[in-house]
Amino acid sequence: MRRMTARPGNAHQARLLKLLRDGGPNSRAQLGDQVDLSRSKLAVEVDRLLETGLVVADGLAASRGGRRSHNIRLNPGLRFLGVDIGATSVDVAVTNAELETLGHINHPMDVREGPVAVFEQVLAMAAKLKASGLAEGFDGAGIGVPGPVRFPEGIPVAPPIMPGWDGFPVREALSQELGCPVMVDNDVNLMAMGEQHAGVARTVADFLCVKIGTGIGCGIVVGGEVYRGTTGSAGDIGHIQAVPDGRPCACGNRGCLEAHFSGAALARDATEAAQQGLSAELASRLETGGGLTAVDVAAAAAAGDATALDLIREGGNRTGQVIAGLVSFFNPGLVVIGGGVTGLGHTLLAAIRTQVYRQSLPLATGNLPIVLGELGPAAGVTGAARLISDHLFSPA
Amino acid sequence: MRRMTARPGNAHQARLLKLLRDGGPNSRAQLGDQVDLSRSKLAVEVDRLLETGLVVADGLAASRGGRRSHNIRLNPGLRFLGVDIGATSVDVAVTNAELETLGHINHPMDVREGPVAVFEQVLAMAAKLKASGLAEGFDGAGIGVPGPVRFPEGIPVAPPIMPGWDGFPVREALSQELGCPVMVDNDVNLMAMGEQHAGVARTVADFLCVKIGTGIGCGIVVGGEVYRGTTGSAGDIGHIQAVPDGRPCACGNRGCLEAHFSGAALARDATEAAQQGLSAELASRLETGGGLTAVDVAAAAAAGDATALDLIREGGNRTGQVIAGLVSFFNPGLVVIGGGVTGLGHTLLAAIRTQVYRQSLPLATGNLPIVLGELGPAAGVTGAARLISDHLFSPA
DNA sequence: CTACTTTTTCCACTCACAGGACAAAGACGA
DNA sequence: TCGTCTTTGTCCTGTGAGTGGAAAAAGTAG
Repeated sequence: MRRMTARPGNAHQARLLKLLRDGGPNSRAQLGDQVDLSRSKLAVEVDRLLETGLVVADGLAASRGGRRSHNIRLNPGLRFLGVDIGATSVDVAVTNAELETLGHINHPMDVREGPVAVFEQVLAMAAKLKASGLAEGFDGAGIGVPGPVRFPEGIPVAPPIMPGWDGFPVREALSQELGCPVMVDNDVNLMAMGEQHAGVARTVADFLCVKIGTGIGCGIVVGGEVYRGTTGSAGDIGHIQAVPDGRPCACGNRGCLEAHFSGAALARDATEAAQQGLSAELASRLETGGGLTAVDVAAAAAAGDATALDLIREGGNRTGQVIAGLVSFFNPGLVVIGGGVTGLGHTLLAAIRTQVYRQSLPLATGNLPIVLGELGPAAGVTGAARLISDHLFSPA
Repeated sequence: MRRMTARPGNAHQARLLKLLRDGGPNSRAQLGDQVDLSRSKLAVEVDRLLETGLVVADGLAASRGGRRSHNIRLNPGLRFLGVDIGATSVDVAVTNAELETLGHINHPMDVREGPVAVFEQVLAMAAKLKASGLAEGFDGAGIGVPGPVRFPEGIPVAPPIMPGWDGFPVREALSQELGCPVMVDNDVNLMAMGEQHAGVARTVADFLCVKIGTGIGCGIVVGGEVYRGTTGSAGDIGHIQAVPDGRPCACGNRGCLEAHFSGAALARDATEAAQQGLSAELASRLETGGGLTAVDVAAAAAAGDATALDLIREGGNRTGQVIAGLVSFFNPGLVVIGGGVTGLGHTLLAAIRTQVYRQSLPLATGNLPIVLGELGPAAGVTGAARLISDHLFSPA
């Protein structure tokens, strides 16, 4: 299939494309119910979209009591590539234009190997997905990186955990390689967009999405739109001070949240506890595996290990304290917790909830759900697909 | 003069009204340069505005080399009332449609006397301004109250420091009394709007406005618009924990920022220090005045009193710590410090700056001005006038 | 007084859009 | 099977918003 290059010609067309993306196939009449355009105008715009090839007619819709109508749907041949580069692994997925995941693969990889090596990996994974028959090419790609991004240009700026990426023209380079439009964003923002599109945040306009992985970040959604801040570093909550004069952090300060709780901190604490003989469970895992990760702690906790549970609770308290402050400040309608350590599950969630509900004022917490993300590792790639589709489905 | 009741009939007219409000009198040609409408269309819309009486023709503009044009300006007879209800005093001001303050009076009053008593006072002050010939009536009024507000209805919700106001229909009641449209908002949000309209934040889209008065609050501006949160309590940073297991706070928790630094806390600390004989300066002021306030501390600090300076520095550190967290999270383009304690001036500012620049990451602080508000007590009333003008200058 | 600018008005033309009329296609009861 | 009703899709015309050219009006500069 020839790749699509068309873009909606006006706001109406953009609106229709987004309705079809979010609501699936629809008849003209159903679309008409949603957009407040006259039937004639609607017909014109739909015809134009059909001409561009972005949408296709597709069989008959169910009858609503009278003449049956033909369905309109986004071209089922359209393909988006969603890429989520984490600190320690890469996720790549293919979606159709309705952002349904058709294929998803994960590969461990250290982001510090630098953009060239990571790109090679990403392209290999994309090729693999193509080879398995899921796509012949891509109409657009979204990519998330674990650090701040100058959003309009798609260039990482001063990313602490991926120094080799500073200033690397990610958008431009990937666009060259893939031959399609590309948008770049912070991985946390993409997770927020993913949960907004297909997860727990579907109906909420203002929410926070806290991602606890190797580091800690927070996606901020205001009025349905991701807020990125003046320099693209909004949501960088890993270096908020959680413990006065606490542990030294890589950033040079002491007591940063990330130094006390994160995938990396948790692994280190668990190893220490195991070596000090505080937990037989952790010690045996340390011996078997040669090292401990957040996954081991989760498993130990699930097995009832008191030390592991304490570590999680302690971390949840720290995180909850910081989130409580953010809740007071931002007064969100929902807080989503996600990222690698969601395996820690309800122990973590309970600790966070306790802190937030205790420390923030009732007006802010009264009707505030604090929940785990629904999409897991798919949130990032779904958000990435959503990012590029938002771009492509906007007037040029 | 008959009060204006007209509203702009479409978005173009609204746009023009706001240009005239923010930019003062303009010729048709100058307006045309700013709005991207054809000359004919512009002429039509201006004519309609002239018909409504919202704008008037007003003399000749300076020549730009050819035929001189007639100026168009907002009707100079329009009057807005700006009301800023603080914890311990009430400010009322009259502005014209360009939001220039024509008269401003202040009256000490405890907000806890309740809405009826306060309204009586506000109406008396408004009457006084009228009597002095500044206005014959009001075309709209904005009012700020020191607590969270359900914005669309203009009703305070669960305000901690003004319990008697909970659920009181401020907007409705004041609108009845004044016979004009009224909008109600949190006083901190109005301060932010004031500084945005006429103060230091004129050119910044995303900024924070921290008001330190009897309590502490923070106005949040995202993309030029005030962000109020899901329940209207966004920016309520007074009860963020600044000191683990710190002082007990009226909210039931310990270590809230407000318990450690605010007008009230500062007065209490100063009194304590004076009684313990730590500062002769403060002790003598305590004896003379019968009590100490933030103003006394400011004066003592200005006189070089070490204890007063320490108190201010200590408070600034606490506040700076909290602000540092907010800066990491929100990545604003500017932080404005305002409110009653701005009298503490540069000692306070320096302490805050030190903390923020030390604790937040360079990417967020790199180009981040932290400045005192420019408008002082006028910020609130200017913001209030701005609030109602934004409302009235939008299509009905 | 002339040449040139800028501002303003006037007017004809285009285009988006609404909404009515009508045809097409199916549902459903008799 | 037939006729009626409902829904859907197409065609067409009227309306109003808006553009841009032409010319008049009112200046400036020399």
